[in-house]
Amino acid sequence: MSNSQTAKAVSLQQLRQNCANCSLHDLCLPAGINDQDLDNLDRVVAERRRVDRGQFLYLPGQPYTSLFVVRFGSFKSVASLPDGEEQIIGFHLTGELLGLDSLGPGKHQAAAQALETSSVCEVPYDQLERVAHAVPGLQRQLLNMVSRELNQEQNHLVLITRKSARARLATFILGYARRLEARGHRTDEFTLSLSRYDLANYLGLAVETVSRLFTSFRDEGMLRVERRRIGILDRDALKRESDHCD
Amino acid sequence: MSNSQTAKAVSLQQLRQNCANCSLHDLCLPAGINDQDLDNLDRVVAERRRVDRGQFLYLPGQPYTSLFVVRFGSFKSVASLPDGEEQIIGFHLTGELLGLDSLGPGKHQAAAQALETSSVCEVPYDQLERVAHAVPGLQRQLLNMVSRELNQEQNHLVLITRKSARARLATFILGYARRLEARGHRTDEFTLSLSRYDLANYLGLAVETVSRLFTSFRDEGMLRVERRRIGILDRDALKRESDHCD
DNA sequence: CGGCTGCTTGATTACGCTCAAGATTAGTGG
DNA sequence: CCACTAATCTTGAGCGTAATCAAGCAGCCG
Repeated sequence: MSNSQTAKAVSLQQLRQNCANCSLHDLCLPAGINDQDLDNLDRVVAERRRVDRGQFLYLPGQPYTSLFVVRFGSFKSVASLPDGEEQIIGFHLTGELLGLDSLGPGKHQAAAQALETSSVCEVPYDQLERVAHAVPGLQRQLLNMVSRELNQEQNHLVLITRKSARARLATFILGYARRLEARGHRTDEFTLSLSRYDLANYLGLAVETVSRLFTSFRDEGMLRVERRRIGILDRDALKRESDHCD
Repeated sequence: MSNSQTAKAVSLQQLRQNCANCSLHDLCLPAGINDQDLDNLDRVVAERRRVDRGQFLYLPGQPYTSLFVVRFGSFKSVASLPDGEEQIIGFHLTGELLGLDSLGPGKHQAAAQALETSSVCEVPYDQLERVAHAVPGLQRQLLNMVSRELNQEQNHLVLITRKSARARLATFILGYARRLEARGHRTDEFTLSLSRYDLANYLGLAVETVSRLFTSFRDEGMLRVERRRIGILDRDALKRESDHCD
């Protein structure tokens, strides 16, 4: 009895102050919010939820009730096409928000699937809205993050429409490295959480093409490639490939 | 003197209550806002500004201070590429918001250029934020519209990555007609505000391809095509083309 | 009328897809 | 532990869609 009480106290304690102590502090919603307001936000975060590789966080059509933040791991956003195929419209690393596109329609537009063992913070949207109303900084930060998402989407659109297969992959690798860097990981050597299939789908290419490109880049001395383990050997060359329009 | 006073009074009167009387009421920011709050919003709308064909409403890099709503006419959003080329990432009809992607970064990410003689409402962002803080419905509506923009962007991404040139054009035509319909225009006959060049750019195709597709669709009896004047003859056939993946 | 821009049409080429098979790794159960 | 299967990835050959290159045509303006 006393045991369970203690456990409950600890868990409450964990729920509180977690945003303040979280390493994602700057990447996440709390960015630019003072300590007191942070506490308010903290109270709203309902749950930290674990999602195993391949599991869905939500499916299209489900009602949109919560906003999710990736605590660790990674997710892909997948849209289903009429012909049964799927299109990956985004993937999300630590600190990034999930499902902002569903905020307007009120129901999820895409599926969110974990690429590896992952964890998310779940923030019930109506409560977040309530807190945001009291905390202008949070409101602004929320808008900022949706806007940022819009920007990423636009950059990706330009990537797909204007760049060659080589440039697409090079851009992706560099962008991926940059995102890891912002999260404090080493940037010259990393493992992709995406399969070749997912990567190809995301870049609007065939799997075979992506595979061939990896071997090309390896043969040309730009990358070390060993399955999903990637090493960047010549960043400048990659940059050139990336900039190379058409 | 008395003359100028009268003029000023009239102009103030015009500025007030314009949102309430505006035909875009339902499409625009005021959607779902009660009369009193509407008056608050109304006070914030600084200016109705005319923009002639080819004129820029803003350029990339300029500070983002105001949100714009299209009152009539149409605009394209254009991103500049490193090689001097440009990519049209969106175009905006009556009632649609402009520059939501720049809300986060604080400076404009793309240029907005009028496709025809157009007019916009300018809403200074800091004032809008102030009003939105007092009016939860407005805050929500603002988020909804950014989210909707995100959705459109995603749909466009899927269009570009997964569909053939034929399907892209067919989808565009139908979508364009639907958007006109929502604005009370006839849907079987209309004129495109985009040039072939812009249309091709937006759809990620070459001008020649778009031109060829128009003649194909005409020859197959789906469209009437006369320069930018388009008539839809067989909506079902267009729909089939549009759905036809790959 | 000439000069300009926007659009159409034709011929050729190339980039990346499809189809097909093999190689490597991971997962599973006897 | 190894055999077996399934999944993931790589490599090769041929093809197709849409881009590119190159004129020619129509509308629009001074």
